[in-house]
Amino acid sequence: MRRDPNSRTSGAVPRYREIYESLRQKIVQGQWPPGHRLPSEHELARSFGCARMTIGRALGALADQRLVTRRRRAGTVVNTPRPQESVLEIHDIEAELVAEGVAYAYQSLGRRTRRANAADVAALGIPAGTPVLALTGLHLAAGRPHALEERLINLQAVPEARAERFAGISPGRWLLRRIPWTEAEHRIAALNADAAVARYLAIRRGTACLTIERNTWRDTQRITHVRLIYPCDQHRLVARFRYRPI
Amino acid sequence: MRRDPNSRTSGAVPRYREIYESLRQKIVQGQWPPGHRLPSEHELARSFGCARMTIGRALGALADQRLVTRRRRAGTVVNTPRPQESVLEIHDIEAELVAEGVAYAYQSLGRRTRRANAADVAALGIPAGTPVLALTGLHLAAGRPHALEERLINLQAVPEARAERFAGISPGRWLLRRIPWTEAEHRIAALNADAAVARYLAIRRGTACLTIERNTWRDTQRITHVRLIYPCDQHRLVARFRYRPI
DNA sequence: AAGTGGTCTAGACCACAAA
DNA sequence: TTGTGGTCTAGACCACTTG
Repeated sequence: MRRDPNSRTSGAVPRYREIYESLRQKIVQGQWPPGHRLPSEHELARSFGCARMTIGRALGALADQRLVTRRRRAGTVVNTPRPQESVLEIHDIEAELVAEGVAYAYQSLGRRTRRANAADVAALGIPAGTPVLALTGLHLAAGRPHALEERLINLQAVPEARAERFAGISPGRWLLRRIPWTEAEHRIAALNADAAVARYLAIRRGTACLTIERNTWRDTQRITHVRLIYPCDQHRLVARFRYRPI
Repeated sequence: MRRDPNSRTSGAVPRYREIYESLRQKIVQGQWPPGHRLPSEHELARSFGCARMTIGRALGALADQRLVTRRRRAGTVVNTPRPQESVLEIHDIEAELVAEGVAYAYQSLGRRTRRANAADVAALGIPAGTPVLALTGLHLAAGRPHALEERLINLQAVPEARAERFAGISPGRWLLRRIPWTEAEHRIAALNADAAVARYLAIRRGTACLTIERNTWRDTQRITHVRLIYPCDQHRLVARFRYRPI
């Protein structure tokens, strides 16, 4: 079963990908409905004329994409349709605006160091009394308010933030450069602008705003909590489902 | 270099995972900073005392997670910190509520078949004149309005929807059971409830609402477009960054 | 030109779970 | 008990890309 080197032209797709696509077509086109059991790796290796490991790679890719479930002895079975899972990329605001060719600036509105109070404890999930830095600022796009930012930084995790004035650089970007975060959680909601938010964002009171809360960890240590408030007419998030690269 | 069967106890992590973890630690703890080039697969195979393919699997997992970039001849290089990418799971509303133990019902508010007009073309991205089914309905949680749904279904892609009355089943669930979609795109935004939305959802006019628009494809064919409108106090989305399973 | 990763083979042993 | 997938080996040839 030695492979014929001429069976693939230069740059052609690898064999395991061809097999993956072939099997995938059978599933998504309904030829193999949910619950159907695929032939075993050995059988597929025989029918495709390749080594078992090549089949294993193709089937592993199908399993990665949740198209099938694989269990020893039970075999490989077609899944019922997956839950809707999308990949949401939430970028640094500055990067986002610069990518659109819009002038960006960050304007600091407030900066306080304190020991964590009850609200800080709830937001950042750290013990009461931990030193935190509370920042408020405005992201400006083309000179106009784009988003309001309320941020807490855990000074125990990022002591060097105590001395930083964040002049000309947004806290988000400053942190991103220094702290390699390993985990993040986003909460997305809508709210009506109150008087203060409306004033900062130069919108009418009551205007619907999209809020994004982000918690960031480095391993198990909490780094920062931030809430970004966007006027409804200036922002939307796009999340696209995508297959994991195989 | 035959493998010692006693080197792994039953159920232990596989060798490639151990190696993956070992290399990952060096990266996330800063021992191998961004730009650092890892030893070649051959060298690593020698130092870990395993076959090159096992190393390749571990390095492949690091690349999947964007911790490293791999290129022929150039080698495997540590990446600079990744963009903020989160996985957002948007479930079927019914499944979501049932998981929380809340009684669920779907109430149809309108149902029309027509040939795609300009608005339909914009929403669904199909040629004008294509037959579409336009549905409006309310998702009820514990008997109270939970979300308002406006949906378009491409009847060319799902002809059997023409005869379906959607009594007792939401269109989303009905579709999910029949059509194995392959791609989806979500757009998330905020809006102020207008008079009609406020009436259906039993909220005050102007209340901020979270809207989720979803477009669904099967391969290149457009299946459906749906807009869900949630009152701000009843819904939020959570997206969590996570490493891809390896 | 040479070294790197990408892919593949033809075996092998084992863990696991279903029959 | 037995068939399945999970993992691994020790090679091999090749594509790519950089020096």
